[in-house]
Amino acid sequence: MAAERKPMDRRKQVLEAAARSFETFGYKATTMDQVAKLAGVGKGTIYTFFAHKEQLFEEIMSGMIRELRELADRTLRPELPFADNLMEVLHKLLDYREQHALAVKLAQEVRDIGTPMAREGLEKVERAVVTYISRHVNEASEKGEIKPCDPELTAFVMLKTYLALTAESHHLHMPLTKEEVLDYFRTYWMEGLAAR
Amino acid sequence: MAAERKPMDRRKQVLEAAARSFETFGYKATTMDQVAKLAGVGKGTIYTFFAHKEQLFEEIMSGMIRELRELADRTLRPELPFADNLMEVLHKLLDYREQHALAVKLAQEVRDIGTPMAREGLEKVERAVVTYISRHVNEASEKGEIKPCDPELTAFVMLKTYLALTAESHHLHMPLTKEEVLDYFRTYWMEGLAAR
DNA sequence: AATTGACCGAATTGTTATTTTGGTCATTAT
DNA sequence: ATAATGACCAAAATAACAATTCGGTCAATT
Repeated sequence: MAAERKPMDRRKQVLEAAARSFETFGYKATTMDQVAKLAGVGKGTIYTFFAHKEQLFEEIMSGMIRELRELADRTLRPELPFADNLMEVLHKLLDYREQHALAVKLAQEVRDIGTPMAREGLEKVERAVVTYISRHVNEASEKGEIKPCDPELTAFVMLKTYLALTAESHHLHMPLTKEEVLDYFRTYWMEGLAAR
Repeated sequence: MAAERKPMDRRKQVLEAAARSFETFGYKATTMDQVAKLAGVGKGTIYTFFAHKEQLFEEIMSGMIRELRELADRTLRPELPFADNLMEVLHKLLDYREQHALAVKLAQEVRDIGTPMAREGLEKVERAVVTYISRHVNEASEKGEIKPCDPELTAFVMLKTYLALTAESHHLHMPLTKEEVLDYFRTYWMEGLAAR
């Protein structure tokens, strides 16, 4: 009786255990037995909520996409200039380490063993982010705040810049601080390189 | 006697056959027997000129780096603005498809089977390009043509932009034309996104 | 009705046999 | 004599097969 567990939402238990496991071991090395154990739940129970491992993973990835979008939506001030909003969202994003841990682990897994599911998951996030940014680039472009440009392509290159400054900069430097990333992003994308 | 071969430079024959083979089959799937056959030369002959497969490959990669640098050096006009030189070199580079074929094949090989030698080769080219660009970014920065910035990091992000617009743009669009790549590169890096 | 874990077959991993390939060198051609 | 060659060898890659793991099910239990 002492170790009796409250009828806590089992679905949530599973989801959180799975998130921790994917983040720690990656997609492939996460086993359903492991998730069940971590969630303190029988393996069969997982399958009352999720049809299969892939669905469990997809649920977590859409959660990540949703949280990213909500963070951005919460931060955006439509009355402010595009540039200010961009920097502010970036700023918030750089504080938001949790999501990164899973994304980083999956990226590593794709590099090391090329797990297709991990690759697809990351591609989905990438597409969602590009779509989101491109909508706002498009609006800014229509308002005349920025030049006419292909919104999708511009969003795509922006994301690549972000990744180059965060995930990939260790090819050259030690990882940049948050302030440095913000500074360079502003220089490259808002002010331009040309001397004032 | 009819099929007698001129004392044509055997080293060159081997080098060219190897280049074709690496470009067509990648590093791993290129065999020394294959290269010998393509070069119309006994296998032993290859080893009079190159200590091993790796050296043969490295020779070809340094050739690629050297040709890229010579192309750029030939094009650069120190008296012209940084921006003009950048666009002009880019222009020439986009015409220079041959080098690309090998680089593209190697990139595919790294993605598909992760051949370490292919990865190292590409990284060497990347480092060489970043070093080259960063030297010129540094000069432009000292001349006050562009803002002060970390030259290496700036060169790195420029290269990533170039790759995003050429090699990776097919994630979104059909490959961009040479003119489109030039246009977007100018917009992003020289003029800036801000409405004029 | 909700939960469980022993159970199943497919897929993965470990192991051994077979083939391929980088590199050598005695022989041949010049 | 020197330059060139290709049969040859050990090591590495691959194929074939055995052993294990893991996603998913379901009869038994709570």
